[in-house]
Amino acid sequence: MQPDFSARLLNWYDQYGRKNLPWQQQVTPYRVWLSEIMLQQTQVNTVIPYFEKFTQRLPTISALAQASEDEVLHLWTGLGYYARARNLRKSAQLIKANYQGELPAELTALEALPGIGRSTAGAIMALGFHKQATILDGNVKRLLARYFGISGWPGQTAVARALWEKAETLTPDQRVAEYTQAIMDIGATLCTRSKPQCTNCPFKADCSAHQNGNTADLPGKKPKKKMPVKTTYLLLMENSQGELLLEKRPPNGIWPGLWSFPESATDDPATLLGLFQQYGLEAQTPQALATFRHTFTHFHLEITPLQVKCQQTQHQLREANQKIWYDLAQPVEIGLTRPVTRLMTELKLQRDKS
DNA sequence: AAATCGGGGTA
DNA sequence: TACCCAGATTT
Repeated sequence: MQPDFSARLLNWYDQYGRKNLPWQQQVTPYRVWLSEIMLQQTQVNTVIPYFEKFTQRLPTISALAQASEDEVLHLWTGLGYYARARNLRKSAQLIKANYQGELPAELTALEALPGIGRSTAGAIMALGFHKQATILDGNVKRLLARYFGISGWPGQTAVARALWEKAETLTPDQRVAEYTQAIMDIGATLCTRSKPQCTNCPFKADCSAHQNGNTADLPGKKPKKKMPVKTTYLLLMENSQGELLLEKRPPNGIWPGLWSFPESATDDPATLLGLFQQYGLEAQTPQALATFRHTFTHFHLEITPLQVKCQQTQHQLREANQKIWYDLAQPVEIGLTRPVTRLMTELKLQRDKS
């Protein structure tokens, strides 16, 4: 089909590819796995500091398996899609139990682990074990859709099937690790979503989209649907020492396992009073702060923070009760959500001013 | 404000 | 298999 595709790609990679990313140093299957999970839905530059900190704290699969969920979520705080972190820890425990603590070098065994799908399994095989295996991440999908002129949204089964077919056909059995890194790299740096640098691309002579001038239309876009807007109130309850009440969220619903401010569907005074009584707290009148919007994949959440000063002075809350007083000056290591860290930053600024 | 990104769970 | 779900960043 395209016998020199891989040769040309590797030639490009030798000259222009990235070789200094943290997970390209001291390459191990564990580091490849961790980086691939972090890189799902997240850009390289965002991932780098998280990867450094995570591997420093949990350098082995065994350490990850033994870490508490709070510690793992703490290391993930700010990255988003927290199920990735919970799956990572769960998989580490399964690897310890079933594979003597080492990732299995088998595609099907990898895919059976939570959080590892077809593409991530391929990446671990190729990059971590140097075995012939194929990846198809967002960068590769974009490049192949353009190169072969495959139209339609890659989320559609038929389109995905066509892309996988091309991806597998192209994957060489020589230098497969470098090839895998290269095809992701060229997608991320040259064959970008907007304004691709076709002039510098080794495939410009036979790229369908470049020939037809339709790079902007490939790959096809996801059909968009209007997202509902929900509203909620977050209670910023401060005790007399300025500590904040946090609750660990239940294992279902939104933000499972993460710690957040107590939530109320309403700011009705009687309802709030009932809530304060449940917590055993004597509270002053809540002060509403500016409403802001947090966007999820399927809805917007309009959050109105309610600042509540409480009389409570003692550390009476029990961890077993899934509640803690959180000291901004000496934070404990738990997983927090974006709206919560954002509000904490605002509170700190507010305090520094007064 | 809109687009993006890989995988899990369920019917 | 089809469809729904989960966050933060970049454009």
